Amino acid sequence: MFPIATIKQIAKQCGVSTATVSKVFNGYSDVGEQTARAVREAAESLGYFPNAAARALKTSRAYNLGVLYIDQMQHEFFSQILESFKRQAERQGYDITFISRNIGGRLMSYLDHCRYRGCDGMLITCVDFTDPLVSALAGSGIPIVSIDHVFGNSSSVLSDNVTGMQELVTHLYERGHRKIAYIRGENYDVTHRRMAGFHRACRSLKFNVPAMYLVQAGYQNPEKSAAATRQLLELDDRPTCILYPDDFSYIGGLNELERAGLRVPLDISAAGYDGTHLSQVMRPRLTTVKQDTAAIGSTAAELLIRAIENPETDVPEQVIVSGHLLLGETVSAI
Amino acid sequence: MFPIATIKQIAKQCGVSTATVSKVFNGYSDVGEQTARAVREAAESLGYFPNAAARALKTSRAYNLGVLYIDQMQHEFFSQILESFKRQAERQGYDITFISRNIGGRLMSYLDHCRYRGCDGMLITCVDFTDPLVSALAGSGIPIVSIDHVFGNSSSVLSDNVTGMQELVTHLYERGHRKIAYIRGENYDVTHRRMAGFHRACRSLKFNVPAMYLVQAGYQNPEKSAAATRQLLELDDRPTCILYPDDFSYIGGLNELERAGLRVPLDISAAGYDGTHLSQVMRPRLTTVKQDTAAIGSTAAELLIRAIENPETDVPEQVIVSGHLLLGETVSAI
DNA sequence: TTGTAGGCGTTATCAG
DNA sequence: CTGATAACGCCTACAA
Repeated sequence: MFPIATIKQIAKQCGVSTATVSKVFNGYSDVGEQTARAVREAAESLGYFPNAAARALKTSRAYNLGVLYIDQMQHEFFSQILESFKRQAERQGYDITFISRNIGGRLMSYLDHCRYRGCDGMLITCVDFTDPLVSALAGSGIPIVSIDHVFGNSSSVLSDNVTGMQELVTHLYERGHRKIAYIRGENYDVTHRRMAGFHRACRSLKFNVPAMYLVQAGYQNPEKSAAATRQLLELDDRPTCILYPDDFSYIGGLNELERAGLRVPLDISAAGYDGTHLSQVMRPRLTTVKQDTAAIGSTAAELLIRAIENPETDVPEQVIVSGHLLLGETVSAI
Repeated sequence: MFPIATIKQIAKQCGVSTATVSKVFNGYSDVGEQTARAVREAAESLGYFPNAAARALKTSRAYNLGVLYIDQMQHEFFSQILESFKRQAERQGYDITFISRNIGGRLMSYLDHCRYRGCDGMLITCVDFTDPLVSALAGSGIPIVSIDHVFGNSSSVLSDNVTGMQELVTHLYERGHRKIAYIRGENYDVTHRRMAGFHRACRSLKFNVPAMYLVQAGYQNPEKSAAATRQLLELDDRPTCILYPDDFSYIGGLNELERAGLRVPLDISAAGYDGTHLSQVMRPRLTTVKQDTAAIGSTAAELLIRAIENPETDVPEQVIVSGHLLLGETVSAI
C-alpha cells in the first residue's frame, strides 16, 4: 500500500506549517489568500483527503452514523429506507456502519459497539423496541432517530399508517364494500396504528366490523396469511374484501383464495400494504398503500444529522410521512 | 455524552502504566499473572472497549470492511449476500462501511473514499466492472474480494452459473423438452456464464436451439421479459419452455403468457433463476435455481479477511459456490 | 515483569 | 496572517 497524502506533506510542499494547512481545510479565515490557494492546489495534486481516524480521534466526531436493525434486511421496506438514508447521509458527509451485538467473538451491547466505533448518532429500526439493550442505547444520550416507533427523548419518523389505512378502507367503502376483513401483523406499534386507522374509518363511515373479521397473522409471512384466509373463508358470512398485512403476505392469501375457487377480484376483493415493486407488476395489479420509503429514509438522515450537529439547540421531532393509495385491480365495485 | 473508559483510567485504577494495560489486551506474554487479571477486571467493570479511531490511527488497521455496490440493494440476491457477509465479518471482528463516490458534496473516487475511511479491504459486487474507477480500486493493492467477477490479482466468489444452468436445462430435457427458449439478462459476466452453461447442456444432450429462442432482456425487469415473451410467442415454432433471467422477471413473462391464454405449466413451461422467497411461495411454485447467497457472502468475508490478515502469504483464490435446482411446478412433462 | 517515550494525523490554542 | 505546540487514545520498541 503506497502512502497516502497527509497534511504534513502538503505543508512541506507549500513551505508552510501543518497548522496553516489544517486551517485552510477547516474554514478558518485567517489565512492568506495566496497561501490558501497554494495549499488547495497541492492538496488537489496529491489527492489529499483528511484521515478519518485521526480526525475522529481529535474531534471525537467520526462522521459516521450507526444503523441498528435486527430483522433481515430482505424486506423491501427496510432496504429501500436504508438506501435512501445512506444516500442522504453521504450527501451530508456521513458514512454508515452497521451496529450489532457481537464483534470479534465478543458479545457487547449495542451501546458499547456504537461507542467503540465512534458513531455520532444512530438510526434504529426494525428491532424489538422492548429489548432493554435497545432502550439503553436510546437513552444513552447519543443522538437517535427511530423509524415507526417513538422513544422518549429522540426524533422519529413515522410512516402514516393511520391515514394510510383510513384511505384504503374509505376506498373500499366507496367501491361498495361493507364486509371488510383485516388480517394484521404482529403486535407492533405499526400494527396498532393500522388497526386504529381501520377502526376510525369504519366508525366515521358508520359500518360495523364483526370481531371475526379481524385475524392476526404476521408480516412478510404468506403462510400465516394463507391460514388466516382459510379461517375467513369458513365463516358463514364471508367478507367481500380482505386486507392483508403487506403485499408479500397477500401472495399466501391469494393462493388460498384460488384454491377455494375464488377469483380476485371477481369473486372476492383484496388489498395489501407497502406498495412493493412486486405488487405493481403482478396481475391483477394489487390495490395497496405505498409507503414513501424514500422520504422516510432521507428524513431520518436529516433529523439525525441535525441532532448531531446542533446538540444544544436541536429539539426532538416526530415527522409523519404520508403514503398514498395505489389503485390496483384487486378491488371490484359491488 | 458521558466519558468512555480509556486505557488510561484502567491504568490509574490498577496502579500500573498504560503500556502494561495495552499489553494485556494485545496478547503480550510478558505481563504478570495478577496484574493481567486486575487489568481485565477493571476493564470489565468500566465497560472498556478500545477506541477504534485511536487504534486505527496507530496501527493503520481499522477493522473495517468497505462494501461497494451500485445497483439498488433491493435485489434479494444482493441483500442476502450482504447480510451473510456482514454476519461473518462481525464474527471475525470487522465492521462494514459502504463506499460511494460522493461524501459531503465532494466527489471522490472509490479508492479515495476507501482510504479516507481506512477500510482494510473491499467487497466489490453489483457494479459496472468496466468502470475505470472500479478498476482503479481493484488494482490499488488494497485487499479485494469480488463477487461474480474475476479481477486480475484478487480473490473472488463465483456463483456456479454454468453448472446451475446445465442442471436446469438437463432437468427440462429429462422432462421431455427440446424446444427451450432462454431469455437472458444484460451482457454481464454472469450472463455469459449462464449462456455457456445453456449451450454446453444443449450440446451434450444433443439438441439444437434455434437462434430465435435466445432473446435478450434484462435482470429484475418484468417488463423486458414480458416483451421478450411476446416475441417468442409470435414464432411459428413456439418453444415448449421458457427460461427467464431471474425469478422476478418471470412475473412479467407470466403475465404475458396468461394474456395469451396459456396456462403454466399445462400449455407452456417456464423456469426462473435465483430461488427467491417469492418463487417458492407463488403458485404454481416456480422451478428455478437457488443460488447459495449465504455461502457466497460468508465465503467472501472469509477470503477478504484472510487476505487482510496475511498480506505476505495469502494468494488470491477463486471460489465457486454451487447452487441447486429447486423443483417447482412450472415445468410439465411432455 | 514493568515503565518510558515517541508518534500515528489531525485540530485548536496561543504566542509571535 | 502564520507557526509552534499539545493533545486525542493507543501501540510498541526499548530501557529499566
